[in-house]
Amino acid sequence: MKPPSTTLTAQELEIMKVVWRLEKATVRAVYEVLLDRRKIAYTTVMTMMKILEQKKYLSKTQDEKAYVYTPSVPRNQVIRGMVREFVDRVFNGAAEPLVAHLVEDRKLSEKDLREITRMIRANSEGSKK
Amino acid sequence: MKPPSTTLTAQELEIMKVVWRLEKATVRAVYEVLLDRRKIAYTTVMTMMKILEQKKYLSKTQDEKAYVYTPSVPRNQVIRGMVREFVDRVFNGAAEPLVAHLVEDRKLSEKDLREITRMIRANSEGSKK
DNA sequence: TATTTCGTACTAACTTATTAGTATGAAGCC
DNA sequence: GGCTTCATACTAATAAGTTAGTACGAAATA
Repeated sequence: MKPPSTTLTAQELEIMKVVWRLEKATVRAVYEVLLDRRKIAYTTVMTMMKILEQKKYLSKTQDEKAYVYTPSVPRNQVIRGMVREFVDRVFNGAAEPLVAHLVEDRKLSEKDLREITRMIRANSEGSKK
Repeated sequence: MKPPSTTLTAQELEIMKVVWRLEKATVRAVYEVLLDRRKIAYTTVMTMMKILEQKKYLSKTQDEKAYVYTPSVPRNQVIRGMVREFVDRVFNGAAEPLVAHLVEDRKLSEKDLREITRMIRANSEGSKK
């Protein structure tokens, strides 16, 4: 009854972040990074990475000893999907109210504004053919 | 093992949106709005609203016939919490990369930029005591 | 060589979320 | 008064997500 989420769950994202950063990683490598933050079992990480492989977010190749996992979807693309889903779900697709909240919450400063301005200019610049 | 989410789930949010809009609503009223969009049982809506009441997002008062539910947390506050959680989870708390994605995805235009500029100005204005 | 280490596959337990059926009682209608 | 409508409470079933244990084989090591 519950629809399968099209985007990454919190835990899946946590693992993907590690693999994106390392570019390629064994279960053990990811496990050790996560262990620094919280108590978690090796097999838990393994299960999660297997799921991520099934979901096509990771692909694995057999190395000497263990599988080496690499991201099969680039970070930007996945994050963009998550942002889209969030904007749709919470703000019915409108980005501006989201930014309004960021401003109110003082997560965006004048300095950020200058950066954003630059980005928008560059972006609309690049679009005129 | 799975931590209870501190923010609203997709379905809970959908219901809260309706109640915020109506300001106060019976199960039936919400049910009818939702039914316009998708197939759903009356009792499903009832269950969800009861859960939202337990989670303190709604409070109910007995009317003549049925319970009347009202939001116990203002819309802005709830949405702000969701934005915070999202920014923390996906961008480790940094808002600027989120905006960068919105720009790249062309969800923000020059027109939005002017609005945002105005907002930030007004916001930083209000903060200098 | 015996044992410890490491890796995988398989299985399992448990939680939350989601959806809805059934029982029951009150109110309104014919 | 009997039947339909509507509301609630209780219960349940299913799916997805999360976490981790066990079995077992291979490799390293003492």
